[in-house]
Amino acid sequence: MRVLLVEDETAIANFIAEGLEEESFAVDVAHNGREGLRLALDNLPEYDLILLDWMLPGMSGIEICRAIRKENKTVPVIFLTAKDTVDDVVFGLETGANDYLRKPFAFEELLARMRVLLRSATGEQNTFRYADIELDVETHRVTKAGIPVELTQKEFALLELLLRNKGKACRRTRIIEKVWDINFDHDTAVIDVYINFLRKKLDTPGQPSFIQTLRGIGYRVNDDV
Amino acid sequence: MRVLLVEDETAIANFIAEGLEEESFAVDVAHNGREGLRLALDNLPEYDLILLDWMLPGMSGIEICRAIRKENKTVPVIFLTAKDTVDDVVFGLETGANDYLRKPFAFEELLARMRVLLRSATGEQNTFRYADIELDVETHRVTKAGIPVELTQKEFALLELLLRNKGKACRRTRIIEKVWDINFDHDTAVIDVYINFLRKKLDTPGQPSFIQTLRGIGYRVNDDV
DNA sequence: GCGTATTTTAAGACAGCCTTAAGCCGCCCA
DNA sequence: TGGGCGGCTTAAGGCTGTCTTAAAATACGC
Repeated sequence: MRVLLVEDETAIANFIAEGLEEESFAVDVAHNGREGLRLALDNLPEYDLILLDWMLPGMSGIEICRAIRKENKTVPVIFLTAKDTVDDVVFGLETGANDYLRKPFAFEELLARMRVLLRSATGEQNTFRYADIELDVETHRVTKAGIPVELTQKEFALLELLLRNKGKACRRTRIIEKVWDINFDHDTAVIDVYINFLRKKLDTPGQPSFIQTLRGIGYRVNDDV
Repeated sequence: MRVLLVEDETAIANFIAEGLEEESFAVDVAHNGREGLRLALDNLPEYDLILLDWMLPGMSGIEICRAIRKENKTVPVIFLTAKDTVDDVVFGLETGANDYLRKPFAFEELLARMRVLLRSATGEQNTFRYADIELDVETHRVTKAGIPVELTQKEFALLELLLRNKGKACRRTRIIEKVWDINFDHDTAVIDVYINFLRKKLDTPGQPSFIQTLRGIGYRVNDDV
């Protein structure tokens, strides 16, 4: 799950970004409107959700939102607004946003609203299963045959991506972009290493790996179980 | 609401039983200690509250209470005692009971005290346990292996959060918000310090900590005990 | 207002994750 | 059949996040 956050106040930006990373989102942060717009337009298909500050130096969140909506009608957008700067009614009519929060807000609430939007966008699951392997997003826990398996953050995020896309091919570029962040070098073998970690921790010995390699493309967890 | 009443004097037993039935409680009556213990242990999960006479033929109420507490830490227990047979201080320490009444008592008073206990017992859970560690929200008390452990307010609040979410991952962001009521400040190590306090006070030496660290995410108390 | 208890900050030590790199293996194609 | 490309595997180092301790700041009770 990849999120774009456009927020100029560094403290708030860090807080939100770190909070989301604890939930195993990949977060890109832009500290001003111009940078935000560039990131948004360059990588629009990659983002599962976008958080926009309302008041931004250089270019307001509204303009960014309009630009996004020209390209993509569906990606959920949530505005973060300072108190009392927004007229609720006007807000609903004027922008293409899906929701907004007044600062200061409880992080829990942001998460809850994000989940609502992501649920309707991608289906409501937060537990995933393949054969005897189960992953629970909320408790951040993975079990194999009922026995807990400890995964690190990156391992967890990678497995989550694979299971969310069970049956579909996950291209290497897509994996890099969803699990690692925007600035990451695309010519890297980290994915291989982490696929290997997952296989070691979760494969059943003597059986073919639950992660199939698609040579030249990426990886896939099959659908048929 | 189902109540177990253990009382050897038939007149009193009937009086209480009928009174409670008028209040639409389901009442099981045992007329001696042995029968009371059997009923208690056979149907423990069914009872919402237990009334125990202090002096009973065959087996005292105290013994029954101890036996109950071995099985179930939470079900409210009220003692009914003849006047002047109990030293209040000793009572509080020695038994696992929640309250007691001196005979003769007004029926209304019994009802009132029962309601207090039932409200806190059924409204929301207010005792939590992990292995030999117990936390009681109402009395604000924590014990390890039955021995009281003094916790400060913050320590208590943190432990309560962890135990309320036993089995779930508690994200650092969530902890900061729930226990410290801080928004938008992620640059604090206060959580670590307090986790360390709890570990020092409550861990069993030579064993892994009862609080698991989830690197990059937060902490978790396991579910499986 | 003083002394004690609690909370918070800060800093160095430490551990474990992330990433890189290098060598190996196997598949594909000439 | 051999070369090359891509993926697998392993180990090691850097780095980030956590632990631990101590001391400062704050709250509390007398």
